[in-house]
Amino acid sequence: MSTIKDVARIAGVSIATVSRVVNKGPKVGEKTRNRVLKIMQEIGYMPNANARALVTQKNTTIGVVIPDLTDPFFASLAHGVDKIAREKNMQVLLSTGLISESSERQAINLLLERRCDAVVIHSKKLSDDELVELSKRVPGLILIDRFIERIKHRCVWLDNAEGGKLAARHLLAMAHNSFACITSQYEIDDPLLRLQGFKDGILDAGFTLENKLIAKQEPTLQGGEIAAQELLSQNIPFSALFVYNDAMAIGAISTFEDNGFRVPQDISVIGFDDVLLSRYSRPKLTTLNYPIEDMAANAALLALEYRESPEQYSAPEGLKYLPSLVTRESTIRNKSR
Amino acid sequence: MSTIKDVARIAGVSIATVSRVVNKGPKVGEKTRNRVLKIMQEIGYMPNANARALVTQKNTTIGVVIPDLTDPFFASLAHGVDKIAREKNMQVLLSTGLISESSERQAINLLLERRCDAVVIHSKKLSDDELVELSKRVPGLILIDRFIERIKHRCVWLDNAEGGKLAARHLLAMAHNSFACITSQYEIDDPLLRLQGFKDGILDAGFTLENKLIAKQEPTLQGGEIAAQELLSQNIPFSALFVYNDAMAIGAISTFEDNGFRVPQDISVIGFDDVLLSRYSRPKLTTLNYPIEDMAANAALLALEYRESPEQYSAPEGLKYLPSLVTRESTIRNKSR
DNA sequence: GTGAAAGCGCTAACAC
DNA sequence: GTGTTAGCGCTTTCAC
Repeated sequence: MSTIKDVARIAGVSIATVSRVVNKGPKVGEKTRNRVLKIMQEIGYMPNANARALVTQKNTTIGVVIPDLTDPFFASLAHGVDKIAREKNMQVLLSTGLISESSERQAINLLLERRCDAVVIHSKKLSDDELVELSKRVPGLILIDRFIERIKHRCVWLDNAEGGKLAARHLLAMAHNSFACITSQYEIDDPLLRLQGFKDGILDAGFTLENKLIAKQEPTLQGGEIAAQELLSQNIPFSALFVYNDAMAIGAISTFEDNGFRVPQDISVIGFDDVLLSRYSRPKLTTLNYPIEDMAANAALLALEYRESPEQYSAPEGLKYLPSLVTRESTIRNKSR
Repeated sequence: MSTIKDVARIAGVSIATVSRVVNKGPKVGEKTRNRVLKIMQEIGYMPNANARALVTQKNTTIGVVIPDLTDPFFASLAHGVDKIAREKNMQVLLSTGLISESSERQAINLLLERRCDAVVIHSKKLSDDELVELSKRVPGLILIDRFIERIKHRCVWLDNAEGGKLAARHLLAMAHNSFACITSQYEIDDPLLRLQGFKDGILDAGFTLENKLIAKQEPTLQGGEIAAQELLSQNIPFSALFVYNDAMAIGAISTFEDNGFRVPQDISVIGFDDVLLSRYSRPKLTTLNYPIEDMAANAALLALEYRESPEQYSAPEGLKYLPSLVTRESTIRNKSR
């Protein structure tokens, strides 16, 4: 691939001039400019972004760390960042660290080695301390879906407990009085807080959640199917089910129906996330909207700002989002007595 | 951020030695190595990937051009590439060009400026000529979901017409005899070939497709809803519907049910792509499996191979994939006489 | 308006 | 084993 030197040689000018043309810099004679432009065109010259990044110390790249792209939730996250990247004429560098401490660390390191201008990180496994340390070294680093008090200005997160509460109140308002829950088996904040919020919510009305009616599995469609089976096998009736996320909820509904239980007539089900799927599953899923795309876009914006002025925090309290209830067809007023 | 020089200075060695340590090169004394390692650790040194890419002429990056990440189909594509990237200790650089000629071109150019080792491109708008030209300049370039005879060794694609035929045969085998079709409004190969294949398929049994019963819309859930309304408003009965993709199919089913038509009892519907959604929608969607993740992974592999040995085509005929029928619940034997 | 030259952080000969 | 040095392709003073 040709370089700036080739262009300069053929055009009979110095590389400085070519550089000025490429960067639309000032003070280049009309004639020279056109000649250089023409030659660049002819030999198919493309400036080497790596070389440029090396000298300018910025490479128009936003890094994203997510576990995986198959999960629509994370695809939305990446898309939110990409949206901003496009606006700013930047690009997204993906670093997928499946969920393990070392792979998350490595995914982040790869982005840092690339000297990404900004980094949006979805990390569940790394310790608070490590993340705090990291944030000191990297100004344009934002944590998404995670809250760490010490560096809250670097955090963009959702109030999960509030989501659990909203779910509880919705079910309560529908006169439900016996509850079950399907949650993620991972002992991280999100499921823990959602569950806690839900428990708190029903407790306000004097209800509790039996431990036997809490099923934990992988937070996937398949996990939801298995969890629903576990619940059914307990042979304890319940009229309403709070599920960790939409994927699990849809998996669970699938299992219920295969076993002769109708949703919502026999069991009301409420999910979490409001992914596209939830709008087109049958029955349409009642769920809590998780504005992840928006959050990711704002995280990217924030990262970019911090990278520009590392001392000046435009969001000193961080960005906290609230989930909101989306009532569709999978929940219904409790008829049983 | 600290550089190799800092490490060298503090450790009291030359930068060459540090470089050797970083690259696990040979001939470094045990003691020196440990000292250097320790210092790198202490000052949090991370090698600058841009500088390295500049001198080695490779940057462990696979570029991907897709329209968008919100579409699960493209997310799967990106994931397929990412899978290979992870295997090879590389990373994915995303370049989203919404569907327009100039944005596609720009998305590709950005990747080339970065000197990606390999590039997997999903391009629908660029001309054959431009792509052929491009492929000459870039050895590690593979086109996915597109077939260009002149550079077929660079193509990884699906036999769309065959998919249409398979759909037709399935419906015919179910005794259907009146057909409608919902397709994408874009005049590109995929919808055209699928439709042609379908028409050919039913023609073999002596049936034809009425023009009035071909609805064209955006290839999205919303597009499917609208298209279904258009079909319904024609007031021409049909027992089976072939839809361009699963998203549209699910949108269409949604509209049908909202209008009192049951699927599959009143109308059998077959989709295309076999995205995750299709497995969990109600009714579960009969569709044609499009092994996009696999295809993308192999496209990435092929791109990497070609980049290594530009003259030697391990797939001189390109990689052609066949869709396969996945029978689920949205199609049923035709009962109406 | 244009060119010469220094240097971004690194690798890879080539010396010693 | 370790150091010196010449670039990789580019931007950016500083001269002229």
